[in-house]
Amino acid sequence: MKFESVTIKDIAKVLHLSTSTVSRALRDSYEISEETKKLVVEYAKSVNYRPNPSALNLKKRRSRTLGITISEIANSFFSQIIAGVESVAQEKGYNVIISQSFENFEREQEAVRNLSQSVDGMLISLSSETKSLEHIEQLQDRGMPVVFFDRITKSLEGHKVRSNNFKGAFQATAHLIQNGYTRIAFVGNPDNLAIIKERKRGYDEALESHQIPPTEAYIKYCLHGGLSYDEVERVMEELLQLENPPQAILSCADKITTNCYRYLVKHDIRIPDQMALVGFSNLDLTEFLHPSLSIIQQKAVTMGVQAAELLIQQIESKRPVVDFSEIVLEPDFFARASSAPSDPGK
Amino acid sequence: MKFESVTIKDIAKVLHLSTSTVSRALRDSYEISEETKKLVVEYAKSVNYRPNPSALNLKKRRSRTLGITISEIANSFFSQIIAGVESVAQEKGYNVIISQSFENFEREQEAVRNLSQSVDGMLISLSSETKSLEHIEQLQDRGMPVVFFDRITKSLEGHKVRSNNFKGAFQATAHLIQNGYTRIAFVGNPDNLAIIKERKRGYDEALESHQIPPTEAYIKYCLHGGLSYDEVERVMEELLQLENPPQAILSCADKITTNCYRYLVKHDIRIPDQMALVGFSNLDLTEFLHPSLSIIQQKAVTMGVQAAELLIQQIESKRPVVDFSEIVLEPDFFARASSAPSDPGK
DNA sequence: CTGAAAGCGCTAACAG
DNA sequence: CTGTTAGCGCTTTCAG
Repeated sequence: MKFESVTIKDIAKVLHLSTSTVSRALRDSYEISEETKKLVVEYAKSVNYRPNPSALNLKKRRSRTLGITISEIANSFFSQIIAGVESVAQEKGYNVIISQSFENFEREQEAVRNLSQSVDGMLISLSSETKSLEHIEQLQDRGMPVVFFDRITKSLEGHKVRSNNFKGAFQATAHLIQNGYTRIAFVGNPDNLAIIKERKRGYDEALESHQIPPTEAYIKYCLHGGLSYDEVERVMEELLQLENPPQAILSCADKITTNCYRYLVKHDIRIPDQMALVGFSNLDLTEFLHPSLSIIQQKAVTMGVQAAELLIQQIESKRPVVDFSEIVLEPDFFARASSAPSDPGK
Repeated sequence: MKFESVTIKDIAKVLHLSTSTVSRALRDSYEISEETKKLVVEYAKSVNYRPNPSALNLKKRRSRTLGITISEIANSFFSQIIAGVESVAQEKGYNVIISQSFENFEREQEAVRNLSQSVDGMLISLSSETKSLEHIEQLQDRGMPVVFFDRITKSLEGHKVRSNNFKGAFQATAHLIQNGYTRIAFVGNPDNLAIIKERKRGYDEALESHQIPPTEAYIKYCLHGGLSYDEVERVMEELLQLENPPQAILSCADKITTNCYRYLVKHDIRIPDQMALVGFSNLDLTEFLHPSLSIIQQKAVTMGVQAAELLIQQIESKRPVVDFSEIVLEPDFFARASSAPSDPGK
């Protein structure tokens, strides 16, 4: 089954004109008489003519398509990002192709390589298993505009949009300490991600500024980004089996937060009395959970919007962009019941 | 800035071969000697050759791209659908372009027309304001494979994947009645959507089978699909201002359910004592809300998977498909606290 | 003001 | 087994 559609040639034939005249008339060229233009434009409208995008792409060497690679769509943070990206793309006449890495390096490489031929530019949030950036560097070397968002890297140039991760983690950790928790675990994605390093730094400094010595055993990294419940379950069990288990958890990824919460409820570990929880999350309705969940919320839609705007700007720029911006969005912290002990100071 | 990439011509030049030989070698044609093949394939790999998709599309008249039009991405149901679609698309080597209607008819028309030139087939869930199907019929007439999912229509042919909406609504309503509620409101998207008609029918029949007379004032349709909180707020206020307000609400859309819940909590209307709530929802963690939310949950990921599989099958079918399937997925009903009165039978 | 022709990257007859 | 050629739909010189 093939889709039949009207071409410029068809129009030319019917109107007894050449394809070039039709082409020019349609793009309102000054060299075409008003009459001819009108004739062509009206006929084109009547047959619902739409230019073939592939032909246009081939000719113009651009596709008016943006690529975006993320870990997975089924994640409130990323779907909000996408909503933001789509909104500016739609407005500026671009399409968006999504590619998921599922936190896997090979899949990310493959996705990036695949997209590279189909898009005018790319929005990238690195996977948590990414160990090298060659695949991206190659693209950039050949002139592909790349904007990094969320999980950015210091190693490559390009526009970057990220949250103030240090602050988010610092604030949340300090909040836990103020609420009387001293044994605080840090659970996050692997720290080859700069974003996690930053959050870890926020956590570390908050402890330090309150004279709480760090505990190595409280630091846990989920290799697969907490994508599966099992992974988080394992981490939780390791933490609980410590001689001196933590009293609170700072979770550093949307999926991990959700799965921690699920684990605690499932195992009848009372939140916050037996275990307090604060996490990065962009889920809706966390305020209505029981207990309500304290969260660090990122400005996901805004992040998508800004990243897409920078990307389109770079794509449409006449001269190579050399001056890159790094936009930092402030996360919002919501202190709720999951981190407020009924008996503070215990 | 344009993206430079290696073409078949470049390879041909370097290896002193013709472009056709290179082309054939790359697609492992039987007419090419093993040596030449090896030479070409290896060189191609070394320079990271990737065929230009636009050129391929133009030639083959297909894009290996699926289009999907939905109301909006920032909706748990639809993002799960997309996750399902993406998974089979990725597996079968297709890209996916998403288009959002935001429940607006004009935007849907525009989206469909836009996509029509860029995709090999389309997955469509109608917007709640869609009043005519010409734009889709036109596509189909010109041979574009279209698979309807979720919000399907009886008026057009094509594969269809949907939930058993009648049953979902019937079950939830019957559950409310069994829990002692008799004054039950129905809040949904406009009933030009067949899916809503079905849910309404489920609601009606559940009432009827328990000898509860219907009350016109309890039936509310959100014109914009409950996309904005304000819309739902208005509906809720209308319901509460009735002389004899309902005791329970059956909400028939993800967004409406969330916004109803939010409204009730915000206005300190105790759930379920002052107002019970059951709704269609695919949100995560509804079980942990306080009170936990009774939901009718659709098999969203499966729906995406099946719809995408049918679409690809139709796209790749040699002969026009005339025999269309309609897949019906059974929703899961979870009875929770939001519909279980402490004082049943009141 | 309009047309003829070339070319974007690729495939597929058709020739050898 | 390999090369020449035409053409997918469109834009764009270059000629008239």
